[in-house]
Amino acid sequence: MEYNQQVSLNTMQRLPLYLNYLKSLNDEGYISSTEIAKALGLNDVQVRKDLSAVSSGGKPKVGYQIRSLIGDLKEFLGYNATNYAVLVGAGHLGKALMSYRGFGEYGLRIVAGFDLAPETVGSESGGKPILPLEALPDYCAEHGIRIGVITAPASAAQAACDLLIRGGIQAIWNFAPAHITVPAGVLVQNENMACSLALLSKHLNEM
Amino acid sequence: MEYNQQVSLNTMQRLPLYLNYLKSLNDEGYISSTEIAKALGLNDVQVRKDLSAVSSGGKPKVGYQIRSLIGDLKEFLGYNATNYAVLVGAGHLGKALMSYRGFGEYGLRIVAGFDLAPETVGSESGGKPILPLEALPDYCAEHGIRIGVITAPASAAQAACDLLIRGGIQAIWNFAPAHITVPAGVLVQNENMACSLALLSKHLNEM
DNA sequence: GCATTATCGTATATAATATTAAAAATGCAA
DNA sequence: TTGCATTTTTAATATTATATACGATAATGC
Repeated sequence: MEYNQQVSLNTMQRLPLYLNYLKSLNDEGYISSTEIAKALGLNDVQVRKDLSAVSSGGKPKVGYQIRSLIGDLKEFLGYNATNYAVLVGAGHLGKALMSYRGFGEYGLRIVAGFDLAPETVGSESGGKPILPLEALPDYCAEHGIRIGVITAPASAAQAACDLLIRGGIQAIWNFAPAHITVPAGVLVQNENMACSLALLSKHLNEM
Repeated sequence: MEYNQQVSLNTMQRLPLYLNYLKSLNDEGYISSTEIAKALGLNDVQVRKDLSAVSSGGKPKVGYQIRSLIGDLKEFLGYNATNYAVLVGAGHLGKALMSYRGFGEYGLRIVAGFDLAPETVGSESGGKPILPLEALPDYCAEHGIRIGVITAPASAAQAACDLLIRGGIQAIWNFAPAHITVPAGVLVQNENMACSLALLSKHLNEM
């Protein structure tokens, strides 16, 4: 089955929400798009349109089969495959991500961390080694790593990125509050905490 | 000066990018919208339109004064004010966030963590106490806390949220992969790691 | 001083997205 | 079997966001 009808970014961002909600149901039965929409505060047609890109569709008067919909979403989102990743910047956040067990659920496996600081290099976090930064490109190339996670400070983000690129990485998950530039074909996904904080702050100031 | 002309969400999400970029320049001079656009891969008119909501404008043939633009952005994004927050769920991620010093830059100050586990309660992280969960509502009310950070597991997210609401919290930063429902007037900002991971995975699968 | 050039700001046009409305399909009950 | 209620599906409309086009403004050079 191929559903590659170019899903929009907005849709793509809603799909994990559906998956979360469906999983929280713990139900083997059926659910209607209306119900999903109400629970998540969305429009029901939008839910159906989003789901149509992923699943083979629901049945009138019945809805969508929860179990198969979960399967379709996971498959589409790539959570079934396993993608190996390395992490650059083993500070607090970096170590936390290395120790976090929840990523397996999403098909991500961080296999090693890299850092400059001599006191952290050689140690472990979450059972994964923290290696010296200069070893990064070779490590990535040898192990066929395709994802790089940047948790370095903003000032070091671009340098970290360049190393990852040299190692042949194809996608970067960037937690540093900095814009990084990459060659065409490499995806940068910014985890924009500053943005979230701005939205929180704005809301509070407007009350 | 009031620029409350209802900035769109998309614009709001770009503003921190501008700020990042401007700060990275370390320059006291001027910069044109075209240059900003090129550096960030955006359209120049869009940059100007976004900035018009924030600053008093640039000068033809010269551009925007970097320093004052940074100031305007910070002010608009609420990074100059200080907002106090508590955190629920002092696991790996929670402790990392409590220890992270960078949030001050964005006006966020996490003053305490809360957890169920007896072995963590009573300890500290980043110099801030980890207190028993049942003390949360009173603590928030007494200290006038307005922001709650949820780093609890998905299954406990709604319960954590409810406690925060009882404490009078007005905005929630949710790291749990779960949809939480709140009364009207309370903002939920989801830090959607699952979504980022899906986008990464999608990119890799399409290569 | 005047033409030239780079830049801003706005107005217009295009494209993308979301909502509303209508139609078709399915199951259930009388 | 027939009518009804529920749900999906498709189409039409409305809204929003982005890109293009253009006139206005300020600095620079002649």
